[in-house]
Amino acid sequence: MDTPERNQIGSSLSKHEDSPVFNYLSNLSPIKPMKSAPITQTFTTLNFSSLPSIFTSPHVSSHKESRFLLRRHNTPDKSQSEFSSYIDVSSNKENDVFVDVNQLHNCSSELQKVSDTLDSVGRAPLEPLHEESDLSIDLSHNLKNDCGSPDSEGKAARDEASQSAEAATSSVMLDQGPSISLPAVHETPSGWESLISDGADLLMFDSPNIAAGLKELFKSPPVEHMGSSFASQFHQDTPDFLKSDPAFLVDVGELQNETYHHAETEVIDCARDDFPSTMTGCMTSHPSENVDDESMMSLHRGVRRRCLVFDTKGAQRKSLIGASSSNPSMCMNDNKKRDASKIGGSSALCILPGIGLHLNALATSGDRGGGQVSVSSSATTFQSPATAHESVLDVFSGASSQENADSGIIQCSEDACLAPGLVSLDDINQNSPRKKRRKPESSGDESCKRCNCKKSKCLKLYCECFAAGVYCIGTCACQNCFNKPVHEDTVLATRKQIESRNPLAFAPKVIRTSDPLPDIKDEVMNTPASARHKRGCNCKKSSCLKKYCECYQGGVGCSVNCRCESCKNVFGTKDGSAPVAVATQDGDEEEETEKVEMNNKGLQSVMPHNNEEHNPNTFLATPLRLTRMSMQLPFSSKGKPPRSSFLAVDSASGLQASQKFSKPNYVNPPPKFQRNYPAGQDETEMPEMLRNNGSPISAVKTSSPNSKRVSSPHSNFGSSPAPRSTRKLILQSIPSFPSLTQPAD
DNA sequence: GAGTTTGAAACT
DNA sequence: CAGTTTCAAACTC
Repeated sequence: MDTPERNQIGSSLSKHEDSPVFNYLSNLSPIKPMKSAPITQTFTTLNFSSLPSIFTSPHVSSHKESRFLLRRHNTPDKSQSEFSSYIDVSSNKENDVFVDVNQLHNCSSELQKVSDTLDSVGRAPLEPLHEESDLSIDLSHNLKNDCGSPDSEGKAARDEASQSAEAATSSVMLDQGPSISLPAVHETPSGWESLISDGADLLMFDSPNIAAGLKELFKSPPVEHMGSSFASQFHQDTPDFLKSDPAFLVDVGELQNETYHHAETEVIDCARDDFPSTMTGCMTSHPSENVDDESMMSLHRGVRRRCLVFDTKGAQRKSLIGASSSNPSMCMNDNKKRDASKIGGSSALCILPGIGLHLNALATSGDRGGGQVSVSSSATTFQSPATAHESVLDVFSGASSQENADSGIIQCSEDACLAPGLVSLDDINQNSPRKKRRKPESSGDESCKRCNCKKSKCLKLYCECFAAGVYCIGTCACQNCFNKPVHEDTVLATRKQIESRNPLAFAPKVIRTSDPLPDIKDEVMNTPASARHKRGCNCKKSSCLKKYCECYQGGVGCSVNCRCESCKNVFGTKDGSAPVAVATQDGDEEEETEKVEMNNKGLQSVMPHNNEEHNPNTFLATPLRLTRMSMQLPFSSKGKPPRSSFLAVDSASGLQASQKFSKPNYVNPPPKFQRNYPAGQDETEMPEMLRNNGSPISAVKTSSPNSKRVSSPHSNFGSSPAPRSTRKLILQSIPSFPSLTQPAD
């Protein structure tokens, strides 16, 4: 882990080459040139440039692995003709290998020794032995590539053992790749490739810490792993978290039970499939990245978008990255990297596209992709739970600082792209039931999509992006768009003009009406009621039951300010009828709420009923996520990705420090605004994970200095309206809705 | 994907 | 402020 070379996978590999074992083998083996050649090739070719292909399709990887397995079983031994068929199927390379194996096999005595050695080492359990043949094969492969010198004999055996151990180690590292046969690792470049790719995947999927652990394993001297069987070793060395992963377990189990005897490629494939494809996709986007910590970060790195600074004119452009934690900067997604996000994910990945600059946007972001408040840089994009926590903490802490609040810059990660990590993680944690569901919803651009303006040039409030205070990005389908950094001046000017006309034009549309600080409980229960659309809706035909209605869209009930007709807003009608969902909190209430919701056709499909369904948000341990969860619930599925809901949160956190509550509180708007969700749902919908101590959020809460205010999922995020402090803070923190500024990026 | 509906935003 | 037009999202097919 500590080696300087860790930075590059290639180096890591080279390390292996440099390892005592390798050196030793190299010295011993006459065929060293040949052996090393393949290996070398492997390492060299193993550039992560190749990763993309691998990552692009887990299935592909799986196949590769499958092949390896098959190969593993290839043996000169005729008794195993069945395997030969596989061999035939395999590529030329494999055939070549096979030949080599045969040659090696001729050195039966040597091989036998080796096999014995292996047995002693403990591989026997794993490889049920086709007697000599299997071992020989394995050894042969290893020898062939690594040291296979017939002359080496005892040395060869030792080497083999070492190799095996090493291979085992490698395999262990790979997680999903347990299926990777040890020999395979050494056999061909492709083998390495897949191995590495797998490892990379694993790393990607897991938190940096995990990655580190894996890397460590990888780096650890092969010898260290020799004493135990592969399986045992695997278990021992495998981080618990990996073990917990369903996919991982499957792989392991397979390995233990059948891997070596049967080409259980299917099983492996399945396991791999379970793995978040999205993650893979994300990784794909960073093919060139190396697999070290930094690389990991890079991999995780989402695309950073430009940030609109809503500051005053002098809007400063701040780079989110470092400041992200310290500065609530809003940023827009950078089109440049969108592809990456797309690649990864089509679906899930794009959970949190951009972040809205202005409060509305923040609030709004509901489905659309709203940005996250930077979860600190892109790095946070793929957040492992740990990372996410950190990010969250950073956000809160950062937000809390007055400075940040003043800056008014919120960084968003983009793409939903940006949140791939989160999603992915979520998927992982939850076994990704949701992944499938989400696909339809958020495939590709859909989730990342933004405005579709044709005539407004994206310089009017018609434009969601503009209204949200964010620049349009590539995912937008707008035409003749001026809402781009290039036209910053125009954007700012227009914005000012609009603000001059209506100072609150960019303010959150949903505000909290109650003044006094209600206790949390109250807030939770009355959230919808306490929050209202700033101007009220004017619906005539939608009965305030569709997203045409801003109140409904905002997740708040209609109020006296509304001029709607036939108001049936489930969050509360203007006549004061208790919002079905809102008023109550007990279980019955919840049910009723759901019923109501269900009745609402539009909602029905969308309304999450359980953690799984709610997934994208659910996983988010980050405050941001929580916020969104609570707010955009109703629209999660159909709604576009939240654009920027985090701002509010972020702001809130930042604002929390402030103690002024005189002004009306702007409620964190839900998806479009920040959506508040029915209290009943709130409680119900809240993922257990959030409630649990173990949840990232909890962690955050606890750890957060401001824990009282910031964290309670229930109180703050869970309850629809952001905590009072939050709301008020938002306004204060974000002075006059800052003007747009070109993002630092 | 195209067309329709809807209601906010913009305009008069 | 009211009425009308414009606009783009939401929705439907």
